[in-house]
Amino acid sequence: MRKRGNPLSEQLMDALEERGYRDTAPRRTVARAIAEKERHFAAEELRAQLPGIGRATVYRSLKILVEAGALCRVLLEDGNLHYQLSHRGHHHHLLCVECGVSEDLMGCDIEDRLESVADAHHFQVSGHWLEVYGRCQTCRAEPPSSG
Amino acid sequence: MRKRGNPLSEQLMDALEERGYRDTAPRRTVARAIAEKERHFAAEELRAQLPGIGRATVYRSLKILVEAGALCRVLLEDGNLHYQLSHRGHHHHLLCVECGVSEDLMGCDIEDRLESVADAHHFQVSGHWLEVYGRCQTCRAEPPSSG
DNA sequence: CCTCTTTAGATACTAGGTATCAATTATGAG
DNA sequence: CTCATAATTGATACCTAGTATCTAAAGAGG
Repeated sequence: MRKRGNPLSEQLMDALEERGYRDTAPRRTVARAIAEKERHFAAEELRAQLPGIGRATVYRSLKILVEAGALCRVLLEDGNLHYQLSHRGHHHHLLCVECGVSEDLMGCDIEDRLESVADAHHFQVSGHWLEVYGRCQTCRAEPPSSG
Repeated sequence: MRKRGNPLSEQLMDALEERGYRDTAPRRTVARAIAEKERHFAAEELRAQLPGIGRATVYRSLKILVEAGALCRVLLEDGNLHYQLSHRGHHHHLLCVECGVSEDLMGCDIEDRLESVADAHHFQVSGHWLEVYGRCQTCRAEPPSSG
């Protein structure tokens, strides 16, 4: 009588099984907790929500979920690293510095620009990391949250 | 009879003094060690080289040097954060994943592209973080370092 | 030289993450 | 279903990267 999580957590488990990882109770618990997140979250935040799961297991799960492409890491403006459900494939994030919402940037032409810029430096690009910070539509409509 | 470092370490100290920070022996020691670095380096690596300096002092020095714009933080492909002498002003890095060398990308038009892409998402860009990974000219000329 | 303020360094704590290893569990063969 | 094996777990310890706190020391200026 295995508790079925929502479809999202099933997706996470599927991503792991595709990679040959076993379907275990602790991983399901982690997957379910992640699936309920509506925002990017810190590793420690997730762990605190799962007192029954070992610390190493939580971190290991995060790691293999990132490797499997089901989760992605998000670098916040303050330097903290968060995790977020991923839509697979290479993409970037538009992060709202006010409310924390994030939107994915897919299929933009930034990689092309990088290629040409790097070319001028005789570099052969193999990858990149890009995060964009700003204010989302909703927060722009509201008065700035200043004192 | 204060030991004068090389011009680079003087620059670091100047950056601090401009900001109102005092000229102290520990900071000079840190500045000299940083000035000798030819590559980006980890905080702990620097600290290990300065056993006479307190841990907190090393980290504090790094922090204020970054704030003063004399150092910049570099995100490596593996997620580790390193530090590097900065040429001041906003710029990005081309990091060679093989030899670790880094070149600065200044005045490229990437920010403009970001603006327009973000605009399509109704985001107002306030900042961004970009690191580009690849192989430098030298490493490309050599056979790939595979087994 | 005295005072005031900053700084240093010790310590402890938070956070993220990895290595190790004995005990447990999932899975596939039979 | 049962067994054997390989993967996984969770405890522990350890490492890196920082920050907070606090007392003592040091710098700057009068």
